Amino acid sequence: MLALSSWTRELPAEQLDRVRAAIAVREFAAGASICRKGDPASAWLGVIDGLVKIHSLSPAGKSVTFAGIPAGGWFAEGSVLRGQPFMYDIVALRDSRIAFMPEATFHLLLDTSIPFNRFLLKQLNERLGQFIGMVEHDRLLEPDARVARALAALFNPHLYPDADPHIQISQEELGYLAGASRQRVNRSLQVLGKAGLIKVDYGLVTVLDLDGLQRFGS
Amino acid sequence: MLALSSWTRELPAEQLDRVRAAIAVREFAAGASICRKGDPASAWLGVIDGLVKIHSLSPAGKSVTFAGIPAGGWFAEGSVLRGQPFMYDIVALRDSRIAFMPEATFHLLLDTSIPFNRFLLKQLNERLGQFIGMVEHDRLLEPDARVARALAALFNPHLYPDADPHIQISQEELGYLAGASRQRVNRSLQVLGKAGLIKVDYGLVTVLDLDGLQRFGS
DNA sequence: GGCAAAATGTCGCTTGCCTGACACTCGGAG
DNA sequence: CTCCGAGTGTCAGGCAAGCGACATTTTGCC
Repeated sequence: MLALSSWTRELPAEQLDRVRAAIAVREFAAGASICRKGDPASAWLGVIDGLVKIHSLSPAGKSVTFAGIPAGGWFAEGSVLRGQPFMYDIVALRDSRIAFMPEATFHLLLDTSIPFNRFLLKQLNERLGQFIGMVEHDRLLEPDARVARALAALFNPHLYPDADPHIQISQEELGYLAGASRQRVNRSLQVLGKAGLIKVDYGLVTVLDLDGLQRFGS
Repeated sequence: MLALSSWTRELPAEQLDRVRAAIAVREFAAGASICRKGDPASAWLGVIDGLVKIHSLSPAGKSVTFAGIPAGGWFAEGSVLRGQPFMYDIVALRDSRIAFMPEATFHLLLDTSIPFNRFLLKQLNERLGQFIGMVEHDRLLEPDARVARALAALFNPHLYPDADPHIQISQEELGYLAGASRQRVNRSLQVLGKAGLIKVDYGLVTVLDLDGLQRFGS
């Protein structure tokens, strides 16, 4: 099992075994819904394989995507921590394998493992930084730069330690992430491609210069 | 001293005394800068009195305000936690008294007090929720509704347990909070006022229906 | 190999916000 | 009491993003 995430590093082997036994793995086809807004938050979720989005649909039919979680990412700790139902929908963007750590196991780790607490604090803090950044970029930056940051956020090394520089995602989904229309994203990707920061193929973006993406548009 | 914030409730009296002794209080005039982007994060900050904003200025000269912190609010735990310099500017919007808890005391509490850890996790989680909400509202809602949420956020009972329904803030500052121009905010305030949710006076907004503000514009 | 569905590239048009401008009002300092 | 600066109300113009529309390309499946 690929759950070699950083929070497992410092767990004693015996405890790790028990945690490993408690985790369930389920597969989801592209487009399938993993959790819906309002479902009880009964597990902490990890992406073993694939790509998942956290999103919300407005009454008016508009879509926002708050985060795309690639392989190696864990999420939904916020809802599990406060013991409230999910506030957003989770959808598989591609065929994906998801690890479910039951609420009970999560709280056991929270109560007994200092390293796990540190990991959670760091993860929450990192995600908070990412969202503060999103607000800042939404308000201050041009669409081209917003698309660049949205792409870069998918490769945050703290939250998603996986190293694959490719991401299979449509321009429409990038639009939901960056807060721009599909057509506008299209133009932006061309700009970023010509700048040598990424390479654009059909349904696939390859990041060539992550640091340059982060800083694009100052 | 008014530091009767919820995290002091469960501290043993002896520890509370030591913490109280370590905290310094400084006064700032309206418009004064409390911390600047890049300053070392050497203290955790609490607003005893007044109103403070966390904001950022783009190279192009545009301003965003991420949060307005009224009396009773504590902030900057993110930067202290990760031991990095402040990422944003902190400015007093009115004459304000600020409590400075030194980094060392903060980390001591973090290492020894379980209630303090719980408080921090809850606070980080709450703030994360607030920022996710900001992204969602920025992307999905009309300016009128964004102004309503920005106002409501100033009265979040978890983050700011103070009960005063008045807030002395200019329409321009509300614009920085809501992500709209001063002129647009003006119109929105009239709409919200006519809807009976708030009362608008010179340099002062009074919240009449906090729940209605939260839900305005669905 | 061929077909259908999904994804991409590119048009205009329209809409609504931001900018800049100006008169007016309020409140505090001297 | 008076004056000055900050805050407020309101207008007209420009601009840039979103939307609908449509042709084209790619992929995967039969």
